[in-house]
Amino acid sequence: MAKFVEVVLDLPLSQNFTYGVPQDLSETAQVGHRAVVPFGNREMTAYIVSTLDEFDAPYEIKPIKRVIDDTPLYGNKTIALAQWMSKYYLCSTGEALSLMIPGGRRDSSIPSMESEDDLSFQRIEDLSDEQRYAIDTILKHEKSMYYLFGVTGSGKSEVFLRCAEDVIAQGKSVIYLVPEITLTHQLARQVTKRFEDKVAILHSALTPSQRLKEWKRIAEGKVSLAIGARSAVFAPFKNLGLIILDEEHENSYKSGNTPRYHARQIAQHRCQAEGATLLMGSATPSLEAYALMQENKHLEALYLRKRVSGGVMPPVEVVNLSYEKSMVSNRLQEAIRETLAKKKQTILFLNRRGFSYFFHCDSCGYELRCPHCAVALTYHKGHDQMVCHYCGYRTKPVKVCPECHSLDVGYSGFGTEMVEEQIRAMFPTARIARLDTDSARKKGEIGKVITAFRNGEIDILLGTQMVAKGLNFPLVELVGIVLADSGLNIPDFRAQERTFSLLVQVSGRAGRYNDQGRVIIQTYHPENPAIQYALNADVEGFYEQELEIRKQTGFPPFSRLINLVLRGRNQQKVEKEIEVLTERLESFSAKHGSQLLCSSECPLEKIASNWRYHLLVSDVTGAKIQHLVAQALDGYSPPSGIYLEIDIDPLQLL
DNA sequence: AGCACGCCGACT
DNA sequence: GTCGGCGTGCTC
Repeated sequence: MAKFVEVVLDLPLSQNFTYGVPQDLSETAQVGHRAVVPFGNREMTAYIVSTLDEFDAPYEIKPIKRVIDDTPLYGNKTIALAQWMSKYYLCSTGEALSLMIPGGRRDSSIPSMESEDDLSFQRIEDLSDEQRYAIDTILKHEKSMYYLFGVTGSGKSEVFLRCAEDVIAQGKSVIYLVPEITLTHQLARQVTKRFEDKVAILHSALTPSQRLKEWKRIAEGKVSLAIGARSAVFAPFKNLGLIILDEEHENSYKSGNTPRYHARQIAQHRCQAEGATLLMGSATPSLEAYALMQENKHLEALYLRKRVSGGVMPPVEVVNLSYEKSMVSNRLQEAIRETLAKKKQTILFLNRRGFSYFFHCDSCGYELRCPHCAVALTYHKGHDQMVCHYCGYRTKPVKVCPECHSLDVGYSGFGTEMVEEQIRAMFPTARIARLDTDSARKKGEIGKVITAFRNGEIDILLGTQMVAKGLNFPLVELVGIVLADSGLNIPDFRAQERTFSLLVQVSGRAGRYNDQGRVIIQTYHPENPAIQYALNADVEGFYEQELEIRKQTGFPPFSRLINLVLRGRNQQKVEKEIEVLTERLESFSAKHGSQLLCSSECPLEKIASNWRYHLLVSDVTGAKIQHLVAQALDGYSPPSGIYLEIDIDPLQLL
């Protein structure tokens, strides 16, 4: 009978705390259970990570108040995973454990979108040769990771489900991860039909208590397959055989809250630790995954080049906006008019909302880019300079476009509102709706717009990326990408990758149900590689040249990044503190001869009256950058009113 | 992260 | 004279 327990708490504290166990609680005070403990002058939920029979403390030991669970909520593997996470993501074990269970911490997610019946989900009896080969190879499990590299409609889902069936037949369990937005009723129904009551569906619509119930069903071995978004990667199976990661490139696999984990990273670690296979898939892999495929050491690529349903890719046209007076080109206007006349629907995409701080020539579309980092420069009002927030390069803002010598330059971007206005003016009788993150915030708003659109009550739907995922509307004939470059303007080394991915995904979807479908891409840069390669459907060509750029500029996958973010009410204080932090890391780096490169040249941004300054740390040796940063940060804590957030392998740098 | 304790500025 | 800013340190 344990007399003492060591616990961790959901606080940014690395240490364990030891509590006494009253006689009547010794039965249930076991590893993996939660307990309520007195902590300072308040009560907290504690996670028991070990038990002790004897403990000689130099301080007074408090007893635990009560035990919450009667069966263990966390197994040894889960606790080990949390301990690994604390080292990888520089968080506490308690924070990691608390984020795994629902209700422990909010895991903010966008309300899910309904989608049209997906015909490709009907069970396919006759597999293609490519599918057969993929399934055979995966089930041999000679490598630890496989990647299904194939266009939309090439039958990836069928391969996923067959592999899952086989692994379950072997008596092992499967985790099936999908981006939040893809977890529709159709997918759930399909999976439930195939695996019957052996499925746990971790939908975002579940209440915390429902999710906890599902978690317990999994832990008790009552189900063999769990399907869900990001956090489902923690599903506590004891005999994990396979993790499926669909749409691997999706950014929603990375958590927005601390610890900012990436489901792919967690999946990779779990599979390695538990001897399971990791199976990923996408038509447009992340560059990290692509690089691993090229290595062909741990990750093997399996190609699905043919569309099983035989749908045709829609014709894609490019319009050069440089010669246009309006954001809606004559060509696009004409196409919309034709579509309206046929009583069909149009979807217009805008990558970005709001405005930007980036230099832009309205005549030729020229943008100022950093000569070292190949990212857009950011205009800093304070110093009246163009700054690269990756390397600190700075230059005078220009008054005349260096490319075409036009005086028509500025720092304004444009948003959905502006395009909406223009479209309304052009087509006063058309029924137009807008769908972006702003409208998504209102609960039920998405569903309302989507339903209206599906019922044909809307002619033109204007939206951001979020619409791209649920594009399965039979009446849609025209897809217009209003400004393909808008994603390229942002100062992010992944801008090309994201743009390319979006263009390929959109083009791939448009031809799925409708032979009349067509795509119009508007851009100031028809020659841009992301656009050209997407246009020619040359996926691998794009990756090869993008990898070369990453190599030259030293960005991932050729380096590792950590973003340290300081935020606080007082701008001067945060600004001063980021200098202190930068100095600390630079001197550590110099002293230890490590390869840490720091840059605090970041666009300051005010979010909810909080000023944010970033310090980007990179390490070209890449190996264990977080160990170095952890050492450099040892003993550091920001002054009161300032908060430090650590983002390991950041995706979003703004 | 909270929360207490402790020390200097402008306010009923 | 005190209310309240935030810097520092602790929580088993």
